[in-house]
Amino acid sequence: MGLEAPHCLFQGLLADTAQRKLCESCRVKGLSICGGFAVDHAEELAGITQRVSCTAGSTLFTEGDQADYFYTVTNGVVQFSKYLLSGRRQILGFLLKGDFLGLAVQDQYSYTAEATTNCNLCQFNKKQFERLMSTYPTLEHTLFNAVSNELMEVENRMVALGHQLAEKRLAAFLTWYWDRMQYLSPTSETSVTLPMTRRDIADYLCLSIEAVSRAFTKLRTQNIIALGDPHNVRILNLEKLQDLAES
Amino acid sequence: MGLEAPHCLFQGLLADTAQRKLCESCRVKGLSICGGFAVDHAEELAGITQRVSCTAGSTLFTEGDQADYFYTVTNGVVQFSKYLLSGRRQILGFLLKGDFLGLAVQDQYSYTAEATTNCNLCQFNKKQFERLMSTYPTLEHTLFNAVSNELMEVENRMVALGHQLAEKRLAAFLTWYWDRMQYLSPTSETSVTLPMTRRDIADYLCLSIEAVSRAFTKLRTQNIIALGDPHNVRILNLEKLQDLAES
DNA sequence: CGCCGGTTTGATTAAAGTCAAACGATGTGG
DNA sequence: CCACATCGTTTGACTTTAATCAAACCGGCG
Repeated sequence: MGLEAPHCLFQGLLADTAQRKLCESCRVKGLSICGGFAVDHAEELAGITQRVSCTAGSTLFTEGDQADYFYTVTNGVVQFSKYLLSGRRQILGFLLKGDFLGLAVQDQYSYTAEATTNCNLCQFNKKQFERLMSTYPTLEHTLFNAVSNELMEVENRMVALGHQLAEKRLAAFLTWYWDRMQYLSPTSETSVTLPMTRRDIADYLCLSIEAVSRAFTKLRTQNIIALGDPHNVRILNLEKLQDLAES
Repeated sequence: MGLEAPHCLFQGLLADTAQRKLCESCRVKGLSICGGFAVDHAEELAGITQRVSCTAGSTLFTEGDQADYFYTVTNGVVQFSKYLLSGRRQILGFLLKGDFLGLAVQDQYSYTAEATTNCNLCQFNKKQFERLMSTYPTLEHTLFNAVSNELMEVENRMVALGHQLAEKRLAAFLTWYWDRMQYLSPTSETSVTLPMTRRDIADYLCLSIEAVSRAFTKLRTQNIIALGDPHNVRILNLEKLQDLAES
């Protein structure tokens, strides 16, 4: 499912050569798993790749679905999350340009993936991707590193969620997002556009919407950030924000 | 370091043939990464393996140490954790017989590993192990699956820690430990011996010692468990305990 | 016996959740 | 063009949960 879902546009399988051209000129090559691999094996990778577009709010796949595809994000933001029996949602992560979607997946997806913004992805057939992995150990090695990094990040986040105040969790989230954005497109601008809602941030930080809102207000009254509209954050004191996040 | 640490007994490198015999007869083979691999490549694995003993409370390695070794636990319980600036500790996991220690490690260890009980481990030289991985992709594949599983588990645990009451977290911990023990040595006994202290459990569940103790009392007054001494838990109503853990 | 560490229990406090209301931007229909 | 409804956000009042501080308890050991 996922691609057949109402708001999800599926651009269809391109001819291999056309797809290869796309891969060759892809701007996220240096960021994603394709990077080192695609150089040597462009055709094989292009052969199992198709490009996919998703509109903000649409679902790529749902926890429990048959896991037929892996993805890399080429544009926009994707969130993946688990829903609890209580109806609560835990967002496990936000994926940006170059990130791989499909780690820690077995036969079924163990989480739901939704488009936070309109976004583009490269879709790989899982079976074919796995065949490619067993043929080219470098590819599996790359992915192995990706899982390892993800594991480290989740472990760090767990520590933060368990022991830090709302204000610090928000500070950590803002600096994380700021850093990622700076890495993807460096700028001297100090304002960040947060594509996600307060609810999304709350579900990511294990807080209520109200607690997130109050944390924003707290940072604002300390002149660490300024808020235009809720999605537009100006960082007035990056150092203080980072200190808060790390302490 | 680690092996030179005060309470850590190091049994020394065995002759390759002796080590191979040990590996061949090893009771955790079926559980650990050695399993499928050691059958075909016993000598290579034995060649980089040495057996290590650790007394309860001793430190195998500390976060930030040069990461020179990987391990598998052959006996006893090992915990790995991160220490915060505030002095607080977050235990990331307990490792039992067959578990691999050293996932998500780069040049330096990203966590501290301590012996919860007296324990035995197989120690692999990291560099040699990595060379073995690049020679035999099956080995990397096995480890890849291990990291993936670990990632899934941590993600599940994060959800629980973020949203569940102390009582439920404890119930989840007890059922997890019960299940693992049942898997390792099935028995019709309904009592579990917890090798870790209340502080350890607290640091694992992101709670205070007092909160853990109160959670135990709550389960006791509901006749779900009975406590002999603090380390001896009789499960009176497994179903209820599991329900509580899952809800 | 008294000390000591780990554990339990009690009283108080702090943080975040919940419920409720107000706010502000956006979009629709009269 | 304005009244109105809507959705996401903010703010306030109150409640719940677990942290903190403090004291009692218990078993082992010198």
